[in-house]
Order: sequence, then structure tokens, then C-alpha cells
Amino acid sequence: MPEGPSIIILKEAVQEFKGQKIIAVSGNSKIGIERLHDKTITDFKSWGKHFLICFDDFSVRIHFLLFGSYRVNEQKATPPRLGLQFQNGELNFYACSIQFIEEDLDKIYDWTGDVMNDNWDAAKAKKKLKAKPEMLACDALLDQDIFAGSGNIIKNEVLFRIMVQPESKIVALPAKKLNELIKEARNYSFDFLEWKKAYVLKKHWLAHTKKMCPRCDIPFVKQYLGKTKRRSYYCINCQVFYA
DNA sequence: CCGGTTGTTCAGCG
DNA sequence: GCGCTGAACAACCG
Repeated sequence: MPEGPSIIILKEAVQEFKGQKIIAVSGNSKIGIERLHDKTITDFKSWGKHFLICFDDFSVRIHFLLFGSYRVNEQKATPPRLGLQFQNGELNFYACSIQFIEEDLDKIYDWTGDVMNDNWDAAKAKKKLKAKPEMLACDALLDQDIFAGSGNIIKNEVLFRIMVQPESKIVALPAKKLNELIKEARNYSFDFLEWKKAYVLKKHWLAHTKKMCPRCDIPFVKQYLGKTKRRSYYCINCQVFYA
């Protein structure tokens, strides 16, 4: 569920509810979701892994974390965290984090930092990276202030595509590699989107969860790296460690 | 049946 | 106040 491209798929799947009035609200969220009753959805937006339901005077932010899920015009066996009924259908969210946002979204979200957004700005990403020279490449690709929407799968696949060892420091990367890292974070995210839509995402993984390097056929290293200690898969032969 | 995870936040500590 | 660590959350797959 969680990475940015999956949120784009969700956004596309709920378009039929744009402009619709919420005629009933349910769910075990404790933040006062009754507030949504009788409200009309003006738009759906997303920023990275955040899914945003917009109303005229506030928004709802949904974050799926690791286990969250949703159903359109269907229900799961477990009770929803938030369920919305419309005249033309229903939308249910499970095991997710839900918050209200009162401020103007343009004030709190930097749309240029979302790898899936039309306003993505590679030059700004480069600036942010250069401001953190000691940061490891594997941490950079999980940093939502730099690459909003990128997650652990995207991290592993991008680092393999550009043949960079995950613990390489940003400052140590040649200019060309730094540019590739930024470019592929977005490129791979769009490949992720297309493959996920076609239910063939896993089939296209070259590194993530893989045992052997598809390029040179030696075993991948599997380690928990970076400040968040997330799973990393890499080839010591193909992926260059820039120290 | 258990172990592990496409993620984030927060408390506690030095 | 900072960075670091571990816990908590919670559902599904193999």
C-alpha cells in the first residue's frame, strides 16, 4: 500500500466521489469524524504517501503507514477506521492514521518535493541533498522532505539501477551519480505506478527482496542500513561504494 | 503459527 | 535541545 505511486492509484480510484456529499460517516477513528457528515468533497490530492480529502474549509489527511488499506464500494471484515457513504457508493479506510488539516494545503505542503507531482523540482532536490553532505544514499531516498513518496522498495530499486552502494555518502557521489539518483527516484516511481496498476510490480523487482544479482549472478547482500535501519539489498560487485 | 514488513511518531535517555 | 533507541501501532503473507 504505502509508497507514493500506490497513493496515485487510490486517487484515481476515487474520482467518482469528487463533488459528492457524504451522507453517512462511520469508523473507529477517535478524532471526531462525525464532522464529515453532510460535507461535500471538493477534491482529492496527494503529497508523497499522504492522501488528502479536501473540503471547502479543511482537509482530511490519511496516512496508511505500513498496514493501512482501503476499499472502494466494498468492505473488509474488520471495522473501518473511517467509512464514507455517498449516494453513488462508499469509501472505506482501514488501519490508517487520520488527521484533520485546518490550514491551506499550499501552506504546509511543498508540492515540488513530491516525486509523483507535476511540480516536482529536481534542482530543488539537489539543493536539499547538497545541504546534507554526510547523509547516506539509502537515507536520502527515504527522506520525505527530499523525496516525498519514496519508500523502501523505491530506495532499493533506484540504488541498484544507478549502481550505487546504499551507504555511500551524498558528498562522495560524483555529480553524474547524484543527478542519476534524483532522476531515477522519479523515473522508477512512475515505472512502479505502471507496474503496480498492471499487477506486475514484484515481477519487475531487480534488487528488493532478491537473493542474487541479476547482472552478475552473485548473491546480494541483505543488511539493515541507515538511520532507520531498513532492509537494503545490494550487490558488492556491481554497486559502487563511494566513500 | 510465527516472523517479518511498501512507515511514522513519540517517550525516554544521555 | 539534540540525536539516538526502542516501543507502539496493526494486518497480512509465506
